[in-house]
Amino acid sequence: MARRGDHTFEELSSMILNAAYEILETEGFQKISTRKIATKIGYTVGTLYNVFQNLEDIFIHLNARTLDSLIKSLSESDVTSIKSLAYAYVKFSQESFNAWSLLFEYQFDDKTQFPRWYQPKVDSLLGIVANSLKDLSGKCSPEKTKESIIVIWSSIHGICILSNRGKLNKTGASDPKSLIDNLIDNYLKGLLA
Amino acid sequence: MARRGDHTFEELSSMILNAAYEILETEGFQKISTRKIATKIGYTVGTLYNVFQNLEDIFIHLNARTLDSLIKSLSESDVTSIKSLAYAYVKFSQESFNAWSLLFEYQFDDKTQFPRWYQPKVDSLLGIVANSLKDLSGKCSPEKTKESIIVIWSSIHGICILSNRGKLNKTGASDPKSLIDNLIDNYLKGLLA
DNA sequence: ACCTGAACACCGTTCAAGT
DNA sequence: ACCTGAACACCGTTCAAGT
Repeated sequence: MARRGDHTFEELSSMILNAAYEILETEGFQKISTRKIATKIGYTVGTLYNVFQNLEDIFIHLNARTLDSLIKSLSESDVTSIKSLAYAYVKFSQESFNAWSLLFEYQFDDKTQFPRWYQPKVDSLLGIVANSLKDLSGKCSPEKTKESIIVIWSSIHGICILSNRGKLNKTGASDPKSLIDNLIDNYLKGLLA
Repeated sequence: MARRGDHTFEELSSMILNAAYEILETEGFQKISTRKIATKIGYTVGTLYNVFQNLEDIFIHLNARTLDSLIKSLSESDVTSIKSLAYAYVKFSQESFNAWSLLFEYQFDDKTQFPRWYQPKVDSLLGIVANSLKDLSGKCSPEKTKESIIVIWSSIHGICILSNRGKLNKTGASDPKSLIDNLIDNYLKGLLA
């Protein structure tokens, strides 16, 4: 066929990401391949490498999208309540299971450099959580507050993992909402006691 | 070369698992391949399929080993204290990072059937945790106790994930011990209040 | 400048053929 | 009965050659 010029760099970029995101959502990140993406958009594999560094680079851009929609989901809940944020987070992790999986479980190569725009997205996510806990800062030291935010966040994340996969409890899958209530109620009670 | 008979079925089985475990520990599960294992033990790939169903089957057996050594590690700590169990768990996840990763992060195919002997190992792991929290049963209902065990366990797991990878906090990696103290102290205080 | 097509170095899995 | 070797259907990545 040879050159096309049918699409600009930006068009190609979003065609690639759209195709990849489609495979991600329907089949999971394990099934994403450069060749499959290329076929979907009607180009050969080589073309992907004009737009992205490699497959991991594409994964990073997919994760950026997922972060954006996760932030959007959380923002649409009651951002003043840590519990409603946690519910929204669980809901997102269930509804966008494959995307969430790539975001939090894919192990990037240690050498992989993340682009500058990535970390701010993560920070704004943590900012939403921190904001819902700002009453703490009246009761605890700034260090304690910061640490507590990390504790709550990672605990909620742990509960998501546990309830989304059957890793440890093949039997008796507990309702994640109930686990989150249990966690947050008791933890905050202890912290503010 | 043709047939060897140099090794029994059981010998072959442990040769394969040893080779696979070696790759797992040094390079991570992503780098395990049937061809690499075969080369390491001096057989061709086909031989692996006389002993194991497929690569996932080998992974399950690797996870069984990891579960055993995790259980051993936890048993050697002060099993009456949830905090020392949590410390031991964090330590294990750091020292055996790649094995821990395969155990908790690899996504097996939904169709994959786990062998009968697998779940009892998981149960005995949870049993150790449950045992360290048995004072709770005096204070809470059995259901509440069970749920609280899951909450604590998954929260500790979440803290491990957070501190082992740089997923959310590229900046300011908190000491996991301090996070665990924070979690358990406050959570139990609230629960027993 | 952009894209192709073929190549390179890998995969997991199967199975007829050999001993 | 056990193992090989080749085949099949895939991978990610690179790059000379075409337009």
